[in-house]
Amino acid sequence: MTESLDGVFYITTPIYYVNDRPHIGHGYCTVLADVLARYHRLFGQETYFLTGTDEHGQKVQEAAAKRGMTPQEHADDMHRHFKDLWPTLHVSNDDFIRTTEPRHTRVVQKALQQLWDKGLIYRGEYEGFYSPRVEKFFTEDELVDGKCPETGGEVNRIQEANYFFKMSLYQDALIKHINENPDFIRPESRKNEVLGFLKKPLQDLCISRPKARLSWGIPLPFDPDFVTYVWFDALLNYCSAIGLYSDDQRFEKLWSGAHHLIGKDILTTHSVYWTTMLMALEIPLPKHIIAHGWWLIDRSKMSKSLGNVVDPMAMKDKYGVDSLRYFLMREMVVGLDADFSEEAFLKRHNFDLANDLGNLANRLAKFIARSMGGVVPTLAEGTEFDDDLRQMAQELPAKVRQLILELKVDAAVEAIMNLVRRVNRYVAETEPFKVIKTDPAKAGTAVYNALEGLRFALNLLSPVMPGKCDELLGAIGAPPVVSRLEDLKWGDLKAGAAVNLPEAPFPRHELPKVEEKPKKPETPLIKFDHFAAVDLRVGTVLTATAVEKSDKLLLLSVDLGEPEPRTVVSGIAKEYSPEAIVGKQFVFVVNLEPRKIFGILSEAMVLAGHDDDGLAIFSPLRPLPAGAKIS
RNA sequence: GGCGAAGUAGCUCAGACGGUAGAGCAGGCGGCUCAUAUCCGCCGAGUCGGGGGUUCAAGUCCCUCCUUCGCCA
Repeated sequence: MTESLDGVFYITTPIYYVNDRPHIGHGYCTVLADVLARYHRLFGQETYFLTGTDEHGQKVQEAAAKRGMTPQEHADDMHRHFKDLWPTLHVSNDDFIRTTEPRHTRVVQKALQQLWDKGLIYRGEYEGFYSPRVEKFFTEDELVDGKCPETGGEVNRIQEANYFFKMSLYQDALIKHINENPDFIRPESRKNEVLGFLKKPLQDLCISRPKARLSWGIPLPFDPDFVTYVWFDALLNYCSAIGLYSDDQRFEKLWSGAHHLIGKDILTTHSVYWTTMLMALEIPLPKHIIAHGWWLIDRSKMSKSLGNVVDPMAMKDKYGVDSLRYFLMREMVVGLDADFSEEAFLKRHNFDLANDLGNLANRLAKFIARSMGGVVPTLAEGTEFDDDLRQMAQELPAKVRQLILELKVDAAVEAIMNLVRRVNRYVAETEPFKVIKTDPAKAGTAVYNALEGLRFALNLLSPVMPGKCDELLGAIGAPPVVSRLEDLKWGDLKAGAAVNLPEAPFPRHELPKVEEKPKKPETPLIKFDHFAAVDLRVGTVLTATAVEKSDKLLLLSVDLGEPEPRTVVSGIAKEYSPEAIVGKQFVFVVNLEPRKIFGILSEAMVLAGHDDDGLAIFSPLRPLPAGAKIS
């Protein structure tokens, strides 16, 4: 699973369809790519990060027509939704490619021509049922009640000539490549899916659409009556953007380190279509295809008409881009699904960022301002806790690097937060706020070391939260984020540098109060375990006598299946005579705290229902063994 | 239907070269007061989905069943 830092790190996101409105899926994938890119830069590796938009196809053509625009005008307008969003999420892409740009369309045509010339594309007849909604053909038996199996929408029977790419030729080569490069597709479960897919014979891929039906696409160079199928067009962006067929040297260098980050929904297009296209074009395959999971939004709460569906992207404006990036990276295991809720988000924000990281910076800054003249103190007399802290900090960069190379971003973030917690503990151990009264030099050393620990953590966390980490480094008088991790050296913090943190960096936020709906019973709902905490048992009344000086109480001796019967004092005398209940079975709460009633210790409570006429005891409909559990 | 994955503490999940079950959160107790009611320490009697098998020894290997999820252009 580990890869080396040799060569170039070239990372791509999918190019997003211009008709989509950016959502958490786009945001997560792009931020993840950004975080990986920033880490690799920090590791000293030459890095290139590409994203962009996919702008051809039927839906774009239709949407443009609805707005009374040309498809190009529509795309020019819509692609801004993505292009303008990324800077606000602190995404550091090196390039943004649009599939309508000449630098891309030229490459697509050239690639098509090459495959045509090599006889890897042929003209064929296609007959099938076309679903315009998903721009796909289905065979008759794939239809569900004569409708599109994916959307349930109408389908049209279409018979038309089209061009096909001989994808089937590459089936064995692809299987071989996947088996020989076990981490080509990550995570492994996705690799298995692709191998499973490849167990069936691979068919050829239809790569054209007749212009008569769809004109918004790249014309086939060898037949102007057709445009290119949108996927064949779009996938080539990964190569067109970095100089395929225009700058061989640049292309070869960057392409050698290609990593495609994708959602699990487009695994097949990437690991089968794209790879076989590359094989046919005699271009090496990318190093890795990494499929991430999906964010499930308030999975459980959605149905409960709690109303407002949370828009994760709105968290950026509400609580800050750094918190959002932190949450996305910390909460999701790359490859698996994760749950998004405002509550989960705020917990991370409060516990990790406000309580641990923000509070650490704040407590040090306030103390320095009050007791140390507002400047970084001098390192002097050591304490017994120093070496341990320094060692942990110095070992962390290598650990983080290892975890990032294994794509364990969540674990890397957690490892860094462990250092933050360690520094908090160091402050508790060294107690500079106490020591300063007797030994200012020693207190200064403790604060200096704590600041160094914090500085290490901020540098290592900077790819995740570039904005805040940079800001906080400035606030504690530290140099800016190092450009290479190997330049991060313990002791580089300069004594005397001004420390100035005007306000707490991550303000806490109240967790949203889950408004209880006015249910029919007024009492609040309880968890099952609350209920289960009440131990209810069937008990058989062995004896019953009136309690002296009381007109309500009976003294019972009850068999609860235990070695000894229990004594129970019960306020049921008005409704039941002793004779009426002896030998009967009732429901008892047996783990209630024993309580003295009229001087007698009652060891259980009998259950009864109440109304205006008094009470009625509950009894099983058929006899049960004494002590039988009730639930 | 075929193939695959997962089912571990109240919650979210680690752990799988077989050798006395772990973390975070929640909860309980204690400490500190520089700090954003923050920080630090201590506290887990969990049939590791059920059943069977291999083994001196099984969350960890094998079989089977149940449940959930994914993929099948």
